[in-house]
Amino acid sequence: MSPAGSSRWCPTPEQLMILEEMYIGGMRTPNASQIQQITAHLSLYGKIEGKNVFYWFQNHKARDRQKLRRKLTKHHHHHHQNLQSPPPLPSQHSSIGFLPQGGEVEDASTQMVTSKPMVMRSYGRDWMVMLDVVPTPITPCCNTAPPKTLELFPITATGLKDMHFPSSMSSN
Amino acid sequence: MSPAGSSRWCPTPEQLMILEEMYIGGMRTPNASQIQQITAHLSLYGKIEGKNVFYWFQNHKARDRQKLRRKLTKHHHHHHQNLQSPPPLPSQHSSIGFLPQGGEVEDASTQMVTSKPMVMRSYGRDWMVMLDVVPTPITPCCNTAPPKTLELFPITATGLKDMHFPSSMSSN
DNA sequence: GCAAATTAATGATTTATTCAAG
DNA sequence: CTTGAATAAATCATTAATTTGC
Repeated sequence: MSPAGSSRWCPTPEQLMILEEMYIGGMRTPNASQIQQITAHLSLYGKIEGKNVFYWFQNHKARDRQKLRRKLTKHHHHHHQNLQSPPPLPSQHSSIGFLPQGGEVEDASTQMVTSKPMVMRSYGRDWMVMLDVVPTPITPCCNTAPPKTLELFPITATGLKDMHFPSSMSSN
Repeated sequence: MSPAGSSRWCPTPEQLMILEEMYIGGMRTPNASQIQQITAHLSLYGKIEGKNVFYWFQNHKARDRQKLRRKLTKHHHHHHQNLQSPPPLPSQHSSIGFLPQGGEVEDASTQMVTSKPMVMRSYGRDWMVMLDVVPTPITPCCNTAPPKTLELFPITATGLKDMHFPSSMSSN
């Protein structure tokens, strides 16, 4: 109604163009100083505030991801390299457990190929050969199971918290 | 390439989705038995091995940590200009190099010249509240982490206060 | 052709996670 | 275990497109 002030920012074509160029150029989450400058720049083309810039990047990034995700979700019947069948939830095998969780492996895939971690190499070859009686230390948090089709393994809530991992296990 | 055998695992969208959901759900470092089951499950959607699952979680976690750490480091020491551009950093920024030096955009620099740190508070209320100017931006001491000097924005560097975004943090 | 009504885009807020530090 | 900092996801709200009836 009041012609003087609109309730929300309405980007001009120039502003939009510049923002999109920046986004394409790689800008995703500008920090305060960056936002300041962008705002200063764009203000030459029309009224704008820092928050508008901030929101624009947030929304743009989020909606890009959203769009991509949707496509992937809908991609239910396309490439399958081997076979595709409804997930019948494999029963837990248990009794086998051990992984080289020592510290962090930053780019394991790369490193292992080149050469390096002793554990890695064994992993790439024969996997899970170690036996153990670890009672499945599952997800440390989040008792609420994801609503999606995630029923991989029975989360033995029993003693989940009390569980102390073997030294090799605890990465943190 | 030889269709018969790929040199490395190429996750299908379904596999990726499931993995991401698990990660979001709290799974960080699955142990051997968990990996076994995950692998069994995912193999319904395409060729996959246990090591792929292992590496995926390792990489994902590491990547997350790295990303976060960069921000935290910046925040702790003193805010560098942290440009968040994807690996393929655009060498040439075409027209939008920022810094309103592109001819008609020059006066914009006025704001940044002041080097005022800004604080954003209350999402829609007071945005970018400029605080006092800190003429001594660069940390005088203990700069353990060498700045990446990725400064796209020449300006700055001056201690720009980062924004706080209010997140409802009442009682967790 | 044009306006009211309906739908799609997108700006602005709120809420929930995440990792790290104390 | 709690708190801090910073998002990203989810959601609300308003503007623009478009559809539809006249």
